[in-house]
Amino acid sequence: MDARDLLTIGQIAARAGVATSTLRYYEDEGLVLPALRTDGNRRLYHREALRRIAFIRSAQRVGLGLAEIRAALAQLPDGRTPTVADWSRLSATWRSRLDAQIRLLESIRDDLDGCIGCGCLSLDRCRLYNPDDAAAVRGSGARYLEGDTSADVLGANR
Amino acid sequence: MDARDLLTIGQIAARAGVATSTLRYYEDEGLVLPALRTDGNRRLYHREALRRIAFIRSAQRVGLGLAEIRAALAQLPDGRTPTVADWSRLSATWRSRLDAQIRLLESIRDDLDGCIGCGCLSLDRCRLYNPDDAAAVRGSGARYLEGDTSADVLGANR
DNA sequence: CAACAACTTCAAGTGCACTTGAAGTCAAGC
DNA sequence: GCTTGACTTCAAGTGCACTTGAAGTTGTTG
Repeated sequence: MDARDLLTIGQIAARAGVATSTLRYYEDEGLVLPALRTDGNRRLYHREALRRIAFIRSAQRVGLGLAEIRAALAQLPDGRTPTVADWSRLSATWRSRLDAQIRLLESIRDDLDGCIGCGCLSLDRCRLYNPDDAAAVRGSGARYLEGDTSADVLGANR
Repeated sequence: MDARDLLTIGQIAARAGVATSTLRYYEDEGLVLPALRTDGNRRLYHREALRRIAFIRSAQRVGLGLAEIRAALAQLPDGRTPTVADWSRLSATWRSRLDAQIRLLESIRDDLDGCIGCGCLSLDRCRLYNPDDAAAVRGSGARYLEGDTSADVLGANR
């Protein structure tokens, strides 16, 4: 474990392109822990941390929340440095998420041509408006997920 | 303007599948205004409001924030009921947004095969990690299009 | 007319992912 | 030794999109 393999929080932040405050936050959240502290209590990270951060940022771009990401990272082996195979297995899991999301957007786009493109925005027919395949969760979770499915609110008499 | 064309906040909420509190919030935000108030100060909406709400929810699914949506809605003619053409023109503006988002996700997927798929997560090369091609998906608010809610997307229960 | 649901306003709270600020400590260069 | 900058902790603040709660009013129904 060469000291040259250890990076300060500022170095990690610069290399990973995140703020130092973000790294402290990630530590609080148990997402990225520093390898050790100096005598003077400064954080020192393994290069490995960069990979974790990369994973987190990428997963966020795919639409995952930190809780889900933490759950994913928890599957990494502890005790040993994750191998390429470990990371591959992990990222493969959100490949399907990504595919699903692309499919969703494409279906929205298709609906846009067929539905909104015509200006109808029909409440009872428009899949764009009535996504049966997804709950559009924005911000905090769990709000729409329960109860609000509001099934057949759309009167037959339109 | 038949009174039967006017709906209470509860009726609008039920038909549109949103909470009444959301409608009051949208009013505060200037997104959906009731047509008038009753003697007893209750809100009464035109059916037209349903279309506005449909537009808002759809635009949210495409990743727009309420500020952008408000700006879009501001382009609608005031004084007259928007026509099909008005709505079409409006929704066409986020068709390009949608296309861009799809392209972004596809490029992430391609990188996933070529980069994360190999476990590298290279910080300096990986486009997945260094998205130079799109405005960052920022903030807690408008996370893009969370595709579904199945908790095991990341294999958490595996 | 009493009960009750549906509505009203206004203020405050929620959840996420951070950021900012205050007050202090540590390390390097001059 | 002094300054400067990078770091430390902890608390509080931010932005978005709502939701919740309290306290009161309105409208309908038995």
